[in-house]
Amino acid sequence: MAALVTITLPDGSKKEAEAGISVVDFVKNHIGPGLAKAAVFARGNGQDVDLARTLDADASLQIFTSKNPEALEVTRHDAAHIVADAVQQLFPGTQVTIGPVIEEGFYYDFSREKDGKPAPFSPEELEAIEKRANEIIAKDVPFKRTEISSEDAVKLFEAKGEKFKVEIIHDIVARGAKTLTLYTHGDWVDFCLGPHGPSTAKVGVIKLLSASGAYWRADQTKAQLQRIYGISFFDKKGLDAWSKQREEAAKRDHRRLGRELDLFHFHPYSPGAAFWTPKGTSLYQTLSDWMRRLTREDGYVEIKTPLLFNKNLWMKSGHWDKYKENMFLVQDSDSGELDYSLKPMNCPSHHVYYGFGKHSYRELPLRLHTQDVLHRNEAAGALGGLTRVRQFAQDDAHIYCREDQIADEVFRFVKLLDRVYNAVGLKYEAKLSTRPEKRLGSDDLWDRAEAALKDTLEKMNVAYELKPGDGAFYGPKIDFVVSDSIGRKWQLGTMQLDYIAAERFDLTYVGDDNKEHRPVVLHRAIFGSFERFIAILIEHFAGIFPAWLSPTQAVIVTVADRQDEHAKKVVAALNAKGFRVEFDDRGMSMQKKIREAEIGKVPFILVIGDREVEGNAVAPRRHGGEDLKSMSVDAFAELLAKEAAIP
RNA sequence: GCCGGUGUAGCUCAGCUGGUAGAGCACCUGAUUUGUAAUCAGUAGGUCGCGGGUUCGAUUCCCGCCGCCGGCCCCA
Repeated sequence: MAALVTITLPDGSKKEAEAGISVVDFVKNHIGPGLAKAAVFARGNGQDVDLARTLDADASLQIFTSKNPEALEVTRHDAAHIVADAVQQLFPGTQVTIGPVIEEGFYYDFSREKDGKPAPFSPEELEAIEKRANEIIAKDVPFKRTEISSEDAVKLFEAKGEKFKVEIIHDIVARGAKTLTLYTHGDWVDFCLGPHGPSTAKVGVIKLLSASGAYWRADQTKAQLQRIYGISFFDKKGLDAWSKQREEAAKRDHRRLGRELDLFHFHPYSPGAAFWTPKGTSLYQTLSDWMRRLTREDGYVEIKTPLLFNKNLWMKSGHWDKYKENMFLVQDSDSGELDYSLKPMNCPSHHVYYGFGKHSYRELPLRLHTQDVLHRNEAAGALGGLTRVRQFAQDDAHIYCREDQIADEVFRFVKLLDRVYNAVGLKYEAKLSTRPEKRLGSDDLWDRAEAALKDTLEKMNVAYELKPGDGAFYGPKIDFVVSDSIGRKWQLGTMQLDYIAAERFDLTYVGDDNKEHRPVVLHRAIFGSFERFIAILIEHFAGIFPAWLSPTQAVIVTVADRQDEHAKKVVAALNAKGFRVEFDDRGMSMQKKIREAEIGKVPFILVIGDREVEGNAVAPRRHGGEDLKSMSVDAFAELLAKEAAIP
């Protein structure tokens, strides 16, 4: 009689089975054939494994089916293999590199050349690949896992002429691996850790999304690769739902809404710099005023500094060395040399400002806030909408404080940021970047700085991702990241500690020991940039802004033009109270005006007919159609005041 | 900057294989004065992104440039 192993299931129940049984057979025999059929992969003792793996010792076991999001990730990895197979079937000689699962789908990077030059995949070729990939799915080819010695692996992939794979194997071997796992389906073989699903059919349906260029190991000096992005779903229903969701997301795209709601324009005369319409400017200004108030209340002072500086400042700050590529250089007409630059950041000028006076430890922390316009010469291919521009303004501030004040200041900042994001309902992720290998300052200093950031995040209950080694050489940082409507992530807020700025600019304060000390500089922003923040807000609200942000808070529509005189008085009265109300007196039907105001996403439409004229009233209708009863102008003003209150 | 796609009226788009362009909406004019998502009619609007080339002739084919879009890199 074979030895028995005890398998513990997630509900705590235990089953005995003969040792050496495969996971799938165990499930079929001891749980149920339905689950065995639906299973994609298993987690045994916390490790993800294939269904064909054997159970040789007591273990805990969890089965994942298409109902689990984890399974979708596994089949998307399967899908990447299938796409690579399809590519090599259709385009022999194409080399494979890597093909990871990403947040939305997967990609696979190929090296494909024609006449010694990189040969991108055309849209037609992509279609053919997608077709072939789905044919491979239909063939229901099983995935098979084998282990192989690293020497054999090198031989295998060298024989195939897969030099990128060989390079990866060498790296893995260098890290100490003796054996590699191979996964094959049909004739196609790749090595990877797995797990994979039982067969290609489990993948469901593959949709290829786009092709683009990438570089081997993300290095521009290395080989140019062809990346294919794709996504897979267990069935067509899932794909359709995703496509529909994508269409909905496209409707929220801030570039589209910017046009539809008449908020901003771009022109080739100044790529990456927006023209703001009156409505867009209102939005911008509302946010600016809000941030001014918040920072003032939080102990900041606002200053303005020059927009243009000569290169002496940039040499001192280090920008001339490290950031010149991204600066717009300006010619001094007398010397004829490009020795001025539009400022790309506020920090150097703030440091100069700090240096104007002598500072006592008693006046720290000094919090300098500035909303000046900045220019950065971003790569042409990087520009896009309002999220990546060349001209923008940050809600920037630099806090000069004593080292013992860092923790308080970081905490105070995250509290303010959290308040701002909550006020507009934005969900954010935090990323804590810690000391890089090359750095300035003692380990002791870094310990305390990182602890200050970490403690704050934990005290505030902010979930964060740790990015070890990702900090700047002059200090650790927290970045606050928000997603746009199509899932791209953008950094908005940031809190960055800086231990060298004070040194470079010879900034000091006089301590209670009557000696000079170096302050620590904290770079921080909440919106990040007004431009990017507005883009995110537009998408977040789908253009339907809360009344306090909405450029137009109410539109007045009269039933007939004999009420126009009264409407004008109402507009004047409401605007006199500080509201942003418009009277639509164009010669078109009331229905049409209401429709346009609805499409324009105005929070309130105020209808005025004879009844309203008589009672000095308005009949408000909310965006979306909710009809409020006719009410006095004063009553509406009160309602609007409540809803348009700035948080 | 790199790879790919793309660029026709203010907007959304149509325009087989080359023969100097159309629609809807918006704008403008006129009529209509209406109670909660499109009143009717008419007029007008484009050197087809820009510059070269091929051709008897280019929106259409080729080259270069610019912008935009999706990625890469980078970043607020």
